[in-house]
Amino acid sequence: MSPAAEPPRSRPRNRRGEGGRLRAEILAAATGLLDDGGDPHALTLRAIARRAGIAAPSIYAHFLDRPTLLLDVVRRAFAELAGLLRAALDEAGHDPRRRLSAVCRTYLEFGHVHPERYRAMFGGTWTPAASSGELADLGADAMRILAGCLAECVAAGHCTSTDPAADAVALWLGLHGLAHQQAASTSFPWPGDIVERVASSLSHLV
Amino acid sequence: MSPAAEPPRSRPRNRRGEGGRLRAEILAAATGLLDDGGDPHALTLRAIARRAGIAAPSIYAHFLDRPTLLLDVVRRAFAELAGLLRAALDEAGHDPRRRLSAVCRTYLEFGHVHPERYRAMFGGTWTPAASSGELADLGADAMRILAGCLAECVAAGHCTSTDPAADAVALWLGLHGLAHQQAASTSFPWPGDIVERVASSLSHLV
DNA sequence: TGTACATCAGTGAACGCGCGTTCACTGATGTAC
DNA sequence: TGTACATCAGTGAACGCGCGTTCACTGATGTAC
Repeated sequence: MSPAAEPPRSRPRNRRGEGGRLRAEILAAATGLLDDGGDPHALTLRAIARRAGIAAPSIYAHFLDRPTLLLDVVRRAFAELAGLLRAALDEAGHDPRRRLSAVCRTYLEFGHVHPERYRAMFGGTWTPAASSGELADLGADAMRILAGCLAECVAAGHCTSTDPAADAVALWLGLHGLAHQQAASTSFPWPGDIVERVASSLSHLV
Repeated sequence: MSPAAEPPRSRPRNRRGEGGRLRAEILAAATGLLDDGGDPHALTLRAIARRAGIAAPSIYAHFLDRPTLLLDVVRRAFAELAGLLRAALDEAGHDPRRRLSAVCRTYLEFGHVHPERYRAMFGGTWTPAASSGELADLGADAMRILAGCLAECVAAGHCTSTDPAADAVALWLGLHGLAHQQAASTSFPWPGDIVERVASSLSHLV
């Protein structure tokens, strides 16, 4: 016997003039579905509506259609990641090595805590409404932060890279491979020091 | 106006006793759908049947259900990748550096030529019928080949790695990140030498 | 050599389902007079 | 202060679709006698 369906969660309607709040609730519901382990195909309008406690057609007051909604979900995820990376930088102080390390660890932690969100962000061709140019832009934000850290290390003489921008891409690819594999399989036989092994090789730290 | 539907492709039925041939045709049709850019969700039994020129229920004579079929598609893809890597090794001769380089290049080429197949293999939680243990096993084959190459380089004194098995994982993660990003976005602003940049850093070659 | 029959390879119609989206609507609430 | 009304926030029913899977079947073909 399947568990009883959730009661229809009597959600109070927003006050007049505040209908816009529902937009944020819808995005939060969709993100919640991802974080509960659904892949992007599980983000159906009906599932999102169920989770938000509304009727599916209510979504159309706030989003043009499903692809537009999914694109906004991804945009929000990128913004959150960039925010976390910047917060990690602020907290790490001024030592360039500490800053680089903090960014790498925060990046991987995001992928580890939100595997399906990570996959939705970087998964690729399922791309909903976006021009691929726009998605590339979104990802470039994290890349810039990484490149900045590497450049700081070079300036401080901690790093032998002669082309920090290119090496930032290489470093990011290593982190990306790790994050993706983390997201894909929880039971991969990692060496215990794999993060440092990847990050330090690619960072050319002295 | 949409293009006319394909004619129903009058496929000759197999001769008596040769019904098993259809199994291979079904797997080939599914693989073909992936290579034409569909993601694993596009591998519906009906789409596969259309492509193979048969009726959808005919699939059930050869596969228990959809997850079982998809698992076989992935298994075949892993076997093909391993075969390509071994062929590249054979062709590369005896120089350990050449052999390592050949394996890395062949690996990335597979991901580049068959992006959706690559994503289906390593994509993760969409995992159909398989125990995650079995999928890990499938991937381990490529990993062993890589680890072998790295060990050869160490033995020949071309490589400073003190833990070739762990560094093979790190190297694979770099290749994996590259392959995945290749598969996700055709228009990423790669530095021109990104492959060497990633592979040589992670290989610790002298 | 002829024929009945078992088997094989595969089909067509149908089922119940969840989906995105459209449509006409309801009922509460703020506002103009 | 009272009331008619416009607007807002959201709903419920329905559409056509493609899906996985089940079922009873068809027609060709090899084989036993």
